[in-house]
Amino acid sequence: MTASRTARERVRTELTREIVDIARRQLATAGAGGLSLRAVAREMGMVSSAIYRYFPSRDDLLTTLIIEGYNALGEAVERADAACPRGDHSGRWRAACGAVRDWALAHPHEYALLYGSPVPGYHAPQETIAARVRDVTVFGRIVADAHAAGAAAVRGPAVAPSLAADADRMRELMPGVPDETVFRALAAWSGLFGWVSFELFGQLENAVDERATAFARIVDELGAFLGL
Amino acid sequence: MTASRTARERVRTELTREIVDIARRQLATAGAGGLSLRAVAREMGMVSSAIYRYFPSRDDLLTTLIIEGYNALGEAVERADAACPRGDHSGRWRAACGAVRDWALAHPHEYALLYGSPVPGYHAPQETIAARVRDVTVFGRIVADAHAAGAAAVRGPAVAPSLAADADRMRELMPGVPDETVFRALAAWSGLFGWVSFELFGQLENAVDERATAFARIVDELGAFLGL
DNA sequence: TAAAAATCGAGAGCACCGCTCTTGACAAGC
DNA sequence: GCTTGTCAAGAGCGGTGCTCTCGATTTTTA
Repeated sequence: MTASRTARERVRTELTREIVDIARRQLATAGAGGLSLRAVAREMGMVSSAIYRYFPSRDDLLTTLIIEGYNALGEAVERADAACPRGDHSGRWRAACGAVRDWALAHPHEYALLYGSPVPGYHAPQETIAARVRDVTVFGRIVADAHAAGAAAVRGPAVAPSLAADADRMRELMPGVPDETVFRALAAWSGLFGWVSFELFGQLENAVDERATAFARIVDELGAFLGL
Repeated sequence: MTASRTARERVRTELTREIVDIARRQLATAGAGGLSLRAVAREMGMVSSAIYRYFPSRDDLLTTLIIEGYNALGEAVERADAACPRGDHSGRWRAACGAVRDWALAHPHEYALLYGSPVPGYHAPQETIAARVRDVTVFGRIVADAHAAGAAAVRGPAVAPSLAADADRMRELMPGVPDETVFRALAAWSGLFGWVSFELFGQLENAVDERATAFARIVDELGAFLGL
């Protein structure tokens, strides 16, 4: 019963899979706002209303795409980090940052879906928020490892007391790291995604041409900032 | 002729102005993708087709909104910077960064239009790219002034030779600043907008609660990074 | 094995969108 | 006063997300 699924169930998961794949392909060409259930149905040789048997609304399909996107990006970052020697913190930082940019350049519309402006009318459910931690976890581990090895020491004024709870929450991703380093890591992290977003969203047009080299320099700057 | 405009011309510029204002108000409530020419026309008591006498397409209306947005943000940053003593570089940096965040929080959808994912199907014309420099100019001036005063000195490896042209172009905004400082400034700049985008686009949900205090800390970190 | 229940695709339809084209009213300039 | 240019209005095209009904098919139950 549960092991050998009924034929209907099998074809259902197959069709669901196919819908998501087609939707992702359309996302890649038309962008998030251009994602059309009717177009997906057309490509599947279905009638538009039939899609609603599988996804009750366009937003639910979007949610699936977002979660799969976070996982794909997270996995890419994990792989890049794992390919480096554990003790080479700056190498891991560079590799992880490079993985973010590479993935973003390869899947620009998916990146926009994850880190760009929210799709109008779409309210992200809790599931997407949970899926988001995967890549951040890698960055946290790098910082934590570097700190444990004596690097990533931050001199500077103490963090405001009201930030203690936030720092504690962030520290779950980088155990043992003091508040000052936590916020410096956040600053570096936002620098990374800020730059990638700049590049993808056209902010570097007519400004920076040597994108790859400039990115490497920015990453090195941020890495040095982090004390790696 | 040119001085005392014809009644038709006067009512035309008035209506154009009204369309842009209503569009911006709708942008604020429905977001960029939710901007609808029909809805604008409805609110004006016009028929939808009449709008096309003033804006040949939805994209042209968007272009106007984007340019006005860049100018509004740029003006806010200019004002914040001008309110500080010229020699207080870290104060000016903090003020300018705060102006960006304040403006973004006050006009989230407009910020998304400027710095978020590009609107699907919309291709930004050159005019919008030109309008973009206004706030960046202020940041460049702060860095240049700080450097001239002996601050913002960067130690570190030389910038890759292939980045010379890009550095030169950026240096127009911060005269006299060496390559290393130029790219550090770019890193700080992307950290600022990265963080604001994180906050506005929901990336800090379930992560950072004390947004204002955390932002101040991030800005201080980036300012120290810049040597201000 | 036969009947009942659940599932599904198809189709029509609703209200909306951007955009185009035509038509008739009106004002500007000769 | 007449021509010319400008304008709002309206109908219409093809597209969207989404809902509802209907008939067919499959699964489950008796």
